[in-house]
Amino acid sequence: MAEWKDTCNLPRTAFSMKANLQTTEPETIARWEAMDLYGQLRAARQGRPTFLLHDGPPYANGDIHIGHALNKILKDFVVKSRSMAGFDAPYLPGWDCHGLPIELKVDRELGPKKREMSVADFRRACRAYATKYVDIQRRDFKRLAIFGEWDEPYLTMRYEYQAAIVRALGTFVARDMVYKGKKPVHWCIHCRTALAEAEVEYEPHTSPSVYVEFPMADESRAALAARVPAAAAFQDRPVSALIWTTTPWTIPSNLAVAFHPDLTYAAYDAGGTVVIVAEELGEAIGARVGRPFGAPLATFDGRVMDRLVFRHPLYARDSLGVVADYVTLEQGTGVVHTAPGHGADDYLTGVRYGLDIYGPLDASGHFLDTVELFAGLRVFEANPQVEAALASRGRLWHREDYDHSYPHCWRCHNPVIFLATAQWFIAMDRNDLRARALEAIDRTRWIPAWGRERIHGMIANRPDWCISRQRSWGVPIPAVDCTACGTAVLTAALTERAAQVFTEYSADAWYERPIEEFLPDGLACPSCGGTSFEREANILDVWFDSGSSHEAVLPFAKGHHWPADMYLEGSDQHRGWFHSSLLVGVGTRGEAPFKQVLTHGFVVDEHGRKMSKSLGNVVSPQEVMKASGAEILRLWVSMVDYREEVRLGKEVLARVVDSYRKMRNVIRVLVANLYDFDPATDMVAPADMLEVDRWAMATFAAASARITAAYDDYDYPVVFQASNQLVTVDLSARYVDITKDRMYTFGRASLARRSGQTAMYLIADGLARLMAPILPVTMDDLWRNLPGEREASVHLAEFPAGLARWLDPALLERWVALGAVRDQVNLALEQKRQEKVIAGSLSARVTVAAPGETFALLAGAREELPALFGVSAVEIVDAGDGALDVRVDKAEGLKCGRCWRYVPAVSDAPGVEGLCERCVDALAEPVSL
RNA sequence: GGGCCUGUAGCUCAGCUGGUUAGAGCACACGCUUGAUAAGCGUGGGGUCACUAGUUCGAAUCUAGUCAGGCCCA
Repeated sequence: MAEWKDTCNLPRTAFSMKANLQTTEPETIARWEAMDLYGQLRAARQGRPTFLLHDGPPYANGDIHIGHALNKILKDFVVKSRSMAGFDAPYLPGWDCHGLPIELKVDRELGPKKREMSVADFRRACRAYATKYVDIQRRDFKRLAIFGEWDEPYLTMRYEYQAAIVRALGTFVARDMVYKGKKPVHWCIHCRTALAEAEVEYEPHTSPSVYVEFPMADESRAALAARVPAAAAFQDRPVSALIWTTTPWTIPSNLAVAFHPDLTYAAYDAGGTVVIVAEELGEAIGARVGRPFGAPLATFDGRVMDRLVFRHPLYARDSLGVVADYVTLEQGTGVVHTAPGHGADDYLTGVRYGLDIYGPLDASGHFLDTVELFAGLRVFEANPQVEAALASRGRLWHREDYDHSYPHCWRCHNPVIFLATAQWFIAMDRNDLRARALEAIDRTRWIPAWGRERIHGMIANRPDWCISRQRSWGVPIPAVDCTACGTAVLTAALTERAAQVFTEYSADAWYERPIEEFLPDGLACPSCGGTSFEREANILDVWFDSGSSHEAVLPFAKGHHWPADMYLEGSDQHRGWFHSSLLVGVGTRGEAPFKQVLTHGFVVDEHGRKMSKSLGNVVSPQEVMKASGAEILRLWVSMVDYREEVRLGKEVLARVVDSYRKMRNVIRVLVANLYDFDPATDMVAPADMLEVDRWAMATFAAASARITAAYDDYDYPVVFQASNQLVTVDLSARYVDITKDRMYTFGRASLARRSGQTAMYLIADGLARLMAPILPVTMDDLWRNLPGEREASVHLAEFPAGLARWLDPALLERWVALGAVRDQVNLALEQKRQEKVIAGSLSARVTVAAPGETFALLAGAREELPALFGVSAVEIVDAGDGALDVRVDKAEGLKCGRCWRYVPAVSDAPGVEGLCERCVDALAEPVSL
């Protein structure tokens, strides 16, 4: 028996069943590098229409995490699929290199040494640190089989890039969109720097909660009585407003108390003093402070308090009654302590009432010497002292601990404060920046579409952009201060000079080259005419750095152009990079630097919760690559709906691995059946092919069209589902199963076998192309194992062409009907198997009684029915109007020793004893190899 | 607290503009195969479409609310 096996055309291939991705991936990637595949691809696509995905630069700090992997893999899908579709799609990766996190890391690494270093030396240490992480991250990105210009990425710390940043700033300056102002900003007293919104994180915090009495000035009591007749009754008694705050240290900076104009307030008798709070809260507050308020003596709208005067509870100065509509009843007393130098709302109120933006603190949060009682104390440590001072004056009515969410510094995780400081701003409403940005948003394609709403709301409501930071590692704002009068000067001539110096020496020059090199000829102070200046020490917000990438990269990089066709980042970048890039683009060129913006969600764990170290549910890309391979990660990215959060966990990965194996095995069978097939000579013309093979081609052509359309829509889950369906159902369970007998036992060079090989060849070749963007290593491996002349790598090839001629809806429809009969047969076979009448399908013969139309269909495919059902014999009966009925019997006759079918008779001729007629013929066929 | 978004079988996804017993693949169970074999084939079980209340002759599909989750703000 065993010898008959040797006469069969059993599949053979070097394309292994086991992928061993952990070793084959690095090998393949090394081979690509050796052959300069990326360079070859650029050359091959020269002159084609371009598709430019502009990379958003990851921050050059730390190892890559799963979010980076998701992002870069999606970008790679876009780049590779556009390239496969025939576009010239270069990819220039970049890194964001400046900024606080690196500065803090380097600071920590240097320790006390830092004190002896110059700023320029410190910056060089930061540069070295960033360089190190660029290398580390680049290594991992390359390991993910991502194509790109890895040897010359763009870095925001490159000299030319730094120059481009100040030039972009110069454009804003030239258009008078930059101003210096005083504003409270989030300030970290530990890092001694202003923080962008993005640099602030909200964390639980326990603050003191205090109720503080602000006595009303004597003359205002009469004024109140004049406005509210009922108040006349107590105008000779002490009257106070009771405020509530969780930051007692801001009391020394209090300049006002705010009331909501439309809320009802009430005056209560609180043991001698008349106290004013929101009426709705009166009873609860009375209980809380331990002084039952009783019935209101008078009630009135908050607006009557406008411009009445209170006295500061600690100092001999006034605190103005003001109205503001952000006052709520959710917490406190309905009367809001207002310190314009220490709060965003407070600031706006202060501006409206012409109050001083008062924040008497130094950079590390110590009260200045001018502050009575608390000079030199640090804000949070001052809290108890403030409470004590209030208590000793009888102004502290109640205090307790209060747990709430409070802003913390994203790096050092210390609580931050609001502090009024001098900062540089880009004005949102000068030169129509905001309006033009909103228009540019409408001209951009947002994927998914809701991205438009999201960024629109942000741009419409955002305050002026604070672009200055008081740190060292970044691009200096080349502003100078007049030494005579202190006026800050920033002109386009200054930025241009800086750009020239930065190009030659890097931006470190600001800290070590003579100031004269930066001063344009004839610079004079616009305020006093002075000609002596000193440098400011502000650097630019890093969002301005990365937001300028289109200015620094697109006009200069090979094959690039402005604007880019696509930006692709996580949905957090609506407030980050998309946002800053849009503002810079509109500022410099009046247009968005992108035509399309695609966003993806975040990676969460299998339960849908965010990944965090504390929850212990973090999955690292390095782990997955080590355990399974980058192809697994890539396949995972393709199957999930990236538009929302994507889940990743053990089971998800296990399922991905299963899918990968299945796909690999099916592909392997196809190649393995082609070991003796040369497309140049053995290809069968469509008209000569068996119907099953044409059906396979029609099915594949339809799938291919669906898949390429999905790539065009960046709809990778459809690519996955369609290819998975094709592979598991159409190919594995149907086509390969049905053709198995033919491929193995028919004459090697028979038309029937060559017909099947033709279909398998075209499908394998097409599948390699179609799946190459998702599984670049596996498909390249497949490619190299396919017969025929072909490009050195599948990645130099394009999506399959010419499949349209195989499309055949009528054929597909016929086979849907045949498939339905096949399902019925399978059902009947299974029943007989359970009854132990038959074992394998070949031990069965089937009689199908089919109604007229179906009978005709079956009769037309009579010859193929045994293969289609996988049984030894099929008899069909016209059932007329009757229903479809399938009868299964044990096959009669003898089992052919070669093809295992049961046949009426086997040969007894010498050399072919025990074989069926078909096998005898197959063996007689001359074989030439 | 606000803005944007999400919630269909254990997992990943389909279910178009509301209309037959909600589908696919994988996983699971059982059987077959041992010439895709650390493979392959078949059959089967499994979903109150997050919940509640509406609109409608009819809702997974529309509206409102609740709950859970994500991103961004406060």
